This record gives sequence, structure tokens and C-alpha cells, in this order.
Amino acid sequence: MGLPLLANKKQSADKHQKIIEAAIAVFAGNGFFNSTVADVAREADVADGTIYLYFKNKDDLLISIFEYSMDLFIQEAEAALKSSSDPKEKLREFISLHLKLVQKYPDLAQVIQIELRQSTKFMKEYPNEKFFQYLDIVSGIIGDGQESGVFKKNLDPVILKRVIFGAVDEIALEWTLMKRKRYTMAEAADQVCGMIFEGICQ
Amino acid sequence: MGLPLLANKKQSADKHQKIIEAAIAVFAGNGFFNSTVADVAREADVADGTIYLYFKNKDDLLISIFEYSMDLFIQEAEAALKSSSDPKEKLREFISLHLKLVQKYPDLAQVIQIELRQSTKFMKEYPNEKFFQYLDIVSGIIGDGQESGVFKKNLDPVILKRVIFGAVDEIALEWTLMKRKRYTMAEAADQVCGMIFEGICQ
Amino acid sequence: MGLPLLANKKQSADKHQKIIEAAIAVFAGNGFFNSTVADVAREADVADGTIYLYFKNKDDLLISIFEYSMDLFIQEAEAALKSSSDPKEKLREFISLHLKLVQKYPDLAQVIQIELRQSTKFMKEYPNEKFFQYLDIVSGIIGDGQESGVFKKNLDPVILKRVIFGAVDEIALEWTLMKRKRYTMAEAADQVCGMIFEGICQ
Amino acid sequence: MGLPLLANKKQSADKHQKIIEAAIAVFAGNGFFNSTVADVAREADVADGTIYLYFKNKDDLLISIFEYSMDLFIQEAEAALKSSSDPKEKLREFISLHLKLVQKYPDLAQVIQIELRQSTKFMKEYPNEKFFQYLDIVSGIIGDGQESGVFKKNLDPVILKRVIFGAVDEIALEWTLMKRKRYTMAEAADQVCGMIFEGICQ
DNA sequence: TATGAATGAGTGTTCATTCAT
DNA sequence: AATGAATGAACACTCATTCAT
Repeated sequence: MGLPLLANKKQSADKHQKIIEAAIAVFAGNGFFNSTVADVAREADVADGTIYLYFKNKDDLLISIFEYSMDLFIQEAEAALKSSSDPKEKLREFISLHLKLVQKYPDLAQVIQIELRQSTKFMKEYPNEKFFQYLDIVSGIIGDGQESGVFKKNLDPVILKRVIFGAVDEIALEWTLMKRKRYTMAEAADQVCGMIFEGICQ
Repeated sequence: MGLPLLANKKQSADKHQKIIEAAIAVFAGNGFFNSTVADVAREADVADGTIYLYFKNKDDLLISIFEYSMDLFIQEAEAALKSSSDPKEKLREFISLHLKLVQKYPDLAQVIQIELRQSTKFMKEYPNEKFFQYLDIVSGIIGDGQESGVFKKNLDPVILKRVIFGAVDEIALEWTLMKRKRYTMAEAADQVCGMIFEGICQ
Repeated sequence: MGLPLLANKKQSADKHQKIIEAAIAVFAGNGFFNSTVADVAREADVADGTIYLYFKNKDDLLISIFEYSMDLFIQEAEAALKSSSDPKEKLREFISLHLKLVQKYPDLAQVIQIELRQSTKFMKEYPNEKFFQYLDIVSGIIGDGQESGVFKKNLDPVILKRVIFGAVDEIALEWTLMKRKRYTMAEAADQVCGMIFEGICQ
Repeated sequence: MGLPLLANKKQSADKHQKIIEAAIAVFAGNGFFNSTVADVAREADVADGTIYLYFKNKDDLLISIFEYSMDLFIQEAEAALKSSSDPKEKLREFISLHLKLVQKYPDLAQVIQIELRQSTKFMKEYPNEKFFQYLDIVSGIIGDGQESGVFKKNLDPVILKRVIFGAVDEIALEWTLMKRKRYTMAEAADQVCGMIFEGICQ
């Protein structure tokens, strides 16, 4: 009696996951608004109605993708950042990781970067905690660096975290949309780190 | 005989402009997909059908906003950049200008930054020349700076222009979406320039 | 002062005629419902609004075509039927004429045969006098023929006129729609007359 | 487990049929172009969207009516024609049957005769096979009759089948549109057969 | 749980008609 | 008389969501 329940729970989790993954693929391919719930259902190989057993509505599906992916990103980031204690190395690691993740999960990245922003409703109303949590990894590193004297103290971490995220994310976005890749992610990471650390002036 | 024609032309241009402006306001407020053509018509104080006398369809309206705004941005940027010949000053001017423009035309900025990116179709299919033209102002400045020895030569202008644009645009985006402004655009411009020019390392 | 008026009247009549002819061409090509008033205006080389100076509405345009064409058909039929006094010859003449007219005015024929029938409203509500007048040419001939003993007296002219018209009109319709003509109208006229006069039995 | 599926299939077929019948009634009453899909839905007592579960679009509904009715006609005709082997009797049977069918399914007949012809697109583009199949029943009978010497050999079956169909169909059409019936279908059948077999000449 | 047929509100778009010029 | 810009009602079609099975 316990086992079947467990089995069901697992099956249930599997189906939830299956739908999430289907939604990521579908939304990345066609855009959130141009995709139908039926498209997602077909991709996930479930009935339309089944989606509503796992998600409140279509918007909830998008939000769930976001939370799922931010959890994934945060988890991977925290794991990766343990290896080093030097703020500079940590920041390099973070930038490199973000770009790697975009490369590893291109559909996911596209949904996050493009489709999510589309929903003004989402951007304005949804308490975007997970994203701030992700961003705060950056401001944490900056704060540590400023304390230990590695980074300049006159730079405002609130602004800086956005500047760094924006720079890295724009590169990631371009890379996602580019058909013929003109540079590797490793090259891009080097360039971005170079610029952020030392600036562009001679 | 010539005058009425002129008047008509002007009136016609006025109505075109009126619809564009209405669309910017509506799309910024609700998002492109959540706005109806009827909403735009109401805002522009014209009949629904009138929209279709000036624009092919709803998508065309979005694209027109984009072209209109990029023209505006490019024009303002070129005017502003004439004042100085120092690449560093020019870049500072450009960054400052972009942020000022976003502040001056917040609805327009929001449509460009958010609504436009939503349309995967748009991002993937529309030959995004005007945007590249805008971006190329940055790579032009970088190129000049590298030639004259002001900027480091080992940085790839193709990547760099994106990094700079991403950093600036993310700040602009956050500022647009922030309800209670926690910093001024001038402060932000200083911080961004500081980081870009000299880097974040001590 | 008299002349310009006359000239205007003539010009006015010309424009009326021009619109009728444009409407015939457009409706024949695309069907009444798939054609727009603007299409007709363009074809007639007048402004959209001008159509409404000469016709009450789009339906009126169709009815006017019908009346115009039936007048034309009746006029040509009456002229042609004067030449002979033999009912059999007259009927042969009528059949031949109808087919010739369809061949001569294919667009007109198509509008009458197809587009007119579409409008149930028209078929049911419009007092279809002109068409009955045309049909009555046939019953007149039959009546004469029965009186003079050329045609069988036990046939009901009311039914018969329809049978004959239906037979002829179906041939005309097929001929109008056929792309590669497989028989000439003269052949068809011969066959139809042969059948109607002598029947199909050996 | 099998039964519910069967029930569903049957129910599904029922709904398809229900919509077809509603469409026939609505199109016959108002004409295809003057009827809305919502009208059909209301008549069929289903939601607007349901129509699109069974038919591709409004045109498809019209075409489906056509195919449905031609199948019905062909089936009834083939059944009726088995009883006799005499070409003359067979032709009489066919004519009588066509008129009876029009009387039995007046709405259907009207849609076929009138509404279908309206759509130039349909008449020109739709590969009208079913209708030709129906017409070919007539040419088959004629061919047999000519072979067996019952019908004149100099008459072209291609033209003749149209002449006969046109004659019969015009009678049917008039009868459908006539409000006060001035003759019975049986009378009409007799008259038509008399004329077709023996001609109108004394 | 899972299904998928059914729903019906919602919307982009067309076009007959009007009317100020 | 003639224009054609403007109107706004109308409609085909879509799709998120529900619910009986």
C-alpha cells in the first residue's frame, strides 16, 4: 500500500517533469503566446486536461519553468562556487557557468531570456524572488571582493550586479539566437571577464 | 489645390503618428499579446478599421514602433556624438544618452526591450537592421578607440559591443520596471562607465 | 446651358454603364460575395463612394446587372424572333440565340446563371418579372405551336417552358464553366433542338 | 471497454450528422453567405467551436453537405435502377427519383442547386467527382439505350445527359422555390418524360 | 488519475457604407 | 458630381479551460 503510493508519487513527479520539459521545448520553439496548451500536451504525450492536474493554468506553466530553471541554475552555481574562495575566481566561475548553462540548456535559456520577459504581467506582478536569489549570488561575490579589497569599493553592488548580469546575459542571448556561431562560449567568457575585471581602457 | 493635398498628407501623417503613439502606450502598459487592436484604436481615438489603413496588421504595428524608435535613437545618438572626438568621451556620451532616452521615453523603451523580444518570430525572422545599426555605433567607437590606443586591442569589438549594450540595457530595463527608483540614471551612468572603463578590480 | 446638361446626362449614363460593366467583370471573375465594392470601383476606375451615387447598395448593383442583362436578352430575342413565324423555327431560333448570347457575353451569363442564384434573398424576394418575361417568350412560342397544331397539345406550357429553359441553360452553364470546350455552341443547339422536337426515342 | 468506444464513435457520428443537417437547414433558409457559423451551431445545438472539431472551416461544411447528398442520391438512384433493365424505364425511373428526392429533401436540394453554385471557387476548383458520378448514371442509361436501339444513335450522350439533367433540375428548382405548388411532382415527371422520350412535335 | 470532447468568450481583420471636402 | 478617408458592425476561427466518463 505504501509502495504503490510511492510509485504513484514518483510517476506523478515524472509526469510533472515531462510536462515541464515539453513546455520548455515548445515555448522555446514557438514562443509562449504562439504555443497552445495542446501543443505542450502533444509534446508531453499526455491529454490536454492532464496539464491542468499539474498546473493551474498556462501562465502557471511558464512560472513553473522559471522556478524550475532558477532552482537548477542556483543549485549548479552554488555547487560550482564552492571550489574557490577567491572572489575574482568566483566571479569568473559564475560568468563561465552562466554561459555554460545557456549552452547546455538552450531551450530553457531562451524561454527564460525571451519568453518570460514578454509577460509584462509576469515581470511586474510576479514576486520574482528566485531571480533575485540568482542575482544575489553576484552581489554576494562583489561584496566579499570589496571587503577583502579585491574589488573597488566605490562601485554600488546593486547596480553592479545588474551590469554584470546584463553583460553576460546579452552575450548568452545573442549566442542563443545566432545561427552560425562566430565565437565559442569559452572565448566569450574570457573576453567578458577581461573587460569586467580590468576595464576596456589601456 | 496643392495645399489641401498637403494638409491631407500632414493629417494622414498625424494619424499614423497618433496610432504609433497610442500603440506604444498600450503595448507598454499591457504587453503586445495582451493588448487588442481595439485597445490601440480606443487610445488613438480612431475606429478599429482605421488602424488597417495605416498598418498591414498587428505585427506590422509592432515592427513600425521598432523602426520608429530605432530611427529616433540613432538620430539622437549621432547628434550627441558629434560634440566629442575622444572615444572615451564618446562612449560615455552614448551610455549616458541611452539611459536618458529610456528615461525620456519609458513606454517606448519598454516596448523595445520587452515586447519586441517576445515575438520569437520577430527576433528570428525580421531582418533586424536598424538594431544592428544602433549597435554598430558602439563598435564604431570601440574601433576608433582601439586604433587610437585608448582601448585595449585584445578585446573583440563584436563581443564587446554586446557586453556594453547588455550592461547598459539591463540597467535601463531594471530602471523601467522598478517602481520606487533607488538610484538616478546619472548615478547609474557613472557606475557603468566606471566599470567599463577601468574594470572592477582594485 | 442645355448642352452641358445633356453632356452631363450622357456622362452620367456612361458612368452608370461603366460601373455595370465593371461589376459584371468582377462578379463573374470572383463571385458576388467574394467581390468587394472597392474591387468594382477600381475596375470601373471611379471612387468607392461614386458607386453609391448610382446604386443604392451592393445588392442593387447585382439586381441592376440582372435587369440590364434581361433587357438585353429580351430585346435581342424579340428582334431575332421577328424573322420567322413558324413556331418550330422560332423555338430553334430562341434556343440558338440563348446559347449565342451566353457565348457572346460569358461574364454576364455567369453572373446571371451562378451569382444571381446565390442570393436566396434575391430568388425569393425579388419580384423576378424580367426573368418571367424572358421565360414567357418560350411559353408564347409553345402556345402558338400548340394552337397551330405543330406541338403536342397535352404538354403543359408552364412546365414545358421550364424544361426547355433548364435544358438550354444547363448546357450554357456547363459551356461557361468548361475550360477546354468539347463542343461548339452550334452543335449543342442542334442536339438540343433535335431532342426537344423529336424526343430521344427511336 | 469496447462499448463506450463504440458509443463515442456513434455519438461522434451523430454530432457530425447533426451539424450537417443543421447546416442544410440554415444554408437553405438563408443562403450560404448570409448564414453564419454561429447560426449553424445554434441550429445544431452545439457550441460554435464544436463545428471546427468536425469540419475544417465553413467551406468544408458546404462541401461536406454536397458529398453527403450526392452519396445519398447516388445510392438511392442505384437501388432504384436495379428494378428494371429497360433503358426507357430506367430513365423514367431516374427522372422520377430525382424529382422525388428533391421533394423529400427540399432543403438539401436547395443547397445543392443554389448555394453550391454560388461559390465560384467551389465550381471552378473543387474536383466535382461525385456530381459527375451522378450525371454519369444518366449517360450510362443513354449509352445502353443507344446500344439496344431504344434511343436515337445520333444524339451525343455527353450533351444529352446535361440536357436531361438541366431539364429535370430546373423543374426541381422551380418547384423548390415555388410557394404555392401548381403541379405535383408526379405530373411534372410525366410531362418531362413525355417530352424527352417523344419530343414536343406532333 | 487521466482523458479529450465540448465549450464559448475573445479577437484580428474585412468591407459596405457614409460624409466632409 | 466625385472623392476616398473613416467608420464600426460583423464574423470566422482559435484555444484556454472544464467536466463527464
